[in-house]
Amino acid sequence: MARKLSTLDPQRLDNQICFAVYSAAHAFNRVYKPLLDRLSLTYPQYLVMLVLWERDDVPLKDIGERLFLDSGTLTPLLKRLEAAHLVKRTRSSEDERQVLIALTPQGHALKDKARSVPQSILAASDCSVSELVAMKDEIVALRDRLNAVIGE
Amino acid sequence: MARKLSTLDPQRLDNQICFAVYSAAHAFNRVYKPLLDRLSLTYPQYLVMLVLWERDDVPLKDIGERLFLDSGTLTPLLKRLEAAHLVKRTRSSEDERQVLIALTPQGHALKDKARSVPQSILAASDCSVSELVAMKDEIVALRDRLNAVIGE
DNA sequence: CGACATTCAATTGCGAACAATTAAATGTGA
DNA sequence: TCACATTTAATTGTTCGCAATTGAATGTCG
Repeated sequence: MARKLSTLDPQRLDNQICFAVYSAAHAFNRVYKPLLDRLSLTYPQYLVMLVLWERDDVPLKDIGERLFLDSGTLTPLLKRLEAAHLVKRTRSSEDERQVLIALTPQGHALKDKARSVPQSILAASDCSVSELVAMKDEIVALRDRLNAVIGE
Repeated sequence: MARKLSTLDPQRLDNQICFAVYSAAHAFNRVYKPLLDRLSLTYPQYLVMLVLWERDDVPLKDIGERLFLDSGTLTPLLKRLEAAHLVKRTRSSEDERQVLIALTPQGHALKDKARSVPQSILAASDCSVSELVAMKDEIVALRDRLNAVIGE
């Protein structure tokens, strides 16, 4: 029996889209690193700040749903952001189970300092905006199909 | 001064391809989890096994270049694979600095048990192979452009 | 040959990411 | 009302991922 050609072998690393996505995520992280170092943020912390810059004073749970992260990841991350004086964590008075995350003045102010980050990433991508938007939409659609499978 | 429309705001989370890639990587991870649990592998361990199933008895460094990972990540990971009797780690006799990674018989045998994994992922992707291949090639090209920027 | 730089793996420390569990607050139905 | 389930964050433990450092082996150049 002939062995499958490696260019078609589904078990071959370079034929797997998951590895493309996995390695691209790490490449993004490495490009972000020096940009975010100047803001003293890690990449996941930056994502949380992006959420909060859109809408402030939201429950931890909402941030988690937006970023697909749970409290096990977010609780310590938010404590670090609080230690850095970027957010405030307070129990909701209407529902004591919830923790509301609000930006501090420094947290708000950081948005301006972060304004150049997306352009730097765009430059590093070395790609037109329209191409990136098209790719982004395809990847998001794939992600949503994968997430749909997880919930059976 | 009018604020930019949110659909064009480069600082908006949902407009960023990096978040698409980041969240897709996690979605893949969650789909892989139950499949790899049956093999007692984590996803990064599975990637290492994919490399070794292609070519055996390779230096740790080569695995790292293939997966874009360094010894700080790979050394403990490979020790776990060795503890699971899937690989053997030996110092190269020609160059004592290198550690050669070889599959054990169990490590080789696992390839067959893992053969159904790519099909399951394909099914979860709910997408034609040709579309996936096209996306994969675009993502790999983007990743390579990003990595090119990192080395200045 | 011998000083020096380079290469490579291992180690340490920190920050994710997630499963599993715990505990408290809230909701629901008999 | 009261028993019970559900929701929510926090906690614990394991594994990645990477920066920075260490130490040993090898390469290079005077």
